Amino acid sequence: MEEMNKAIVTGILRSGAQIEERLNESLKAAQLSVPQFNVLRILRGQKQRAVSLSVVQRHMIKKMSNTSRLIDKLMDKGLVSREVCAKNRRQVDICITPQGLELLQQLDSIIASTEEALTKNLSPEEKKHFLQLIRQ
Amino acid sequence: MEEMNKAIVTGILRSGAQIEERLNESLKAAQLSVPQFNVLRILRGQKQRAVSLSVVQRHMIKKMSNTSRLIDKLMDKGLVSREVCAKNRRQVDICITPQGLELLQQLDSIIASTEEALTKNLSPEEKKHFLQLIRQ
DNA sequence: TTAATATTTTTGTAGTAACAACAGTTGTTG
DNA sequence: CAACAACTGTTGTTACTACAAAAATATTAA
Repeated sequence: MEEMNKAIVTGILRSGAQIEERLNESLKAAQLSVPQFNVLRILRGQKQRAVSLSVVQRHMIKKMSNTSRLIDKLMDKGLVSREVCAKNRRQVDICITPQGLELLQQLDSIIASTEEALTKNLSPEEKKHFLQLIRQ
Repeated sequence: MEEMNKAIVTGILRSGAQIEERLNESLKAAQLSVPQFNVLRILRGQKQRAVSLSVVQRHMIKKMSNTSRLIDKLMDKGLVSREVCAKNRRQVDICITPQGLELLQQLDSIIASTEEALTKNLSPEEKKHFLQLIRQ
């Protein structure tokens, strides 16, 4: 059983590394890193609503200690905007810009086909089952 | 179906990040990073035989561009040894030291229980099935 | 043998992450 | 209200990673 646990853990790590590698390739042309892309998708998921840095962090795949500087990079590229929240001046409201939305839209089909390629060895039934298992 | 592919991919990434986080905690006391620990286990798997850097790289979870410097760190700690291969002087033979083996042995039970904790939500049957799916 | 090519590893550089300390703002309690 | 604590985000520092170029050795071909 110990061997099985180890195999599961390393299996997930291996798959994760492979996925990151492939996503990186797919994002290279857009000059985006995987975490940056992830943040953009989080912001799009908020439907243009501005959200604070801590909300972004809560949704991120890895909890980064310095999301500030990641947002800096996205700002430099004009993909997000940032301003101090009026109601609570400790917070910073972050919002995806039209350019950011447009870039994401361009990437959507590329990423979708990458995701399809990464899961192509599973049948629809297996995918369903896999999802149930990994969500536990 | 696209949504399902995306859910699978992000599910694996999320699980992977969580696993790395937990392993990191478990390794912190030993002052080892996850990649370093991984390399030590690869070397142990070779039964004390010396192997070249490229062999190590082939077994690593993430293909690192600079495994050299990772080995440097393990050398500094006395956990591995390194010497130029006599038969092919381009190669470098790397071998785990007794100290390295001892450290791994100390970590074995800690890591095993971490791996168990990480997979505790799955029944033995589910684990078996999960393994079949993730290996595809 | 010499030159060209391939293999294996190392190193330079720039970007990124982790950790801790810090600063600004808000909330709470006596 | 004043002092203290808590929250939110930024910044300094150090270490690590990725990428590309270089160095050293081996192999191949003319």
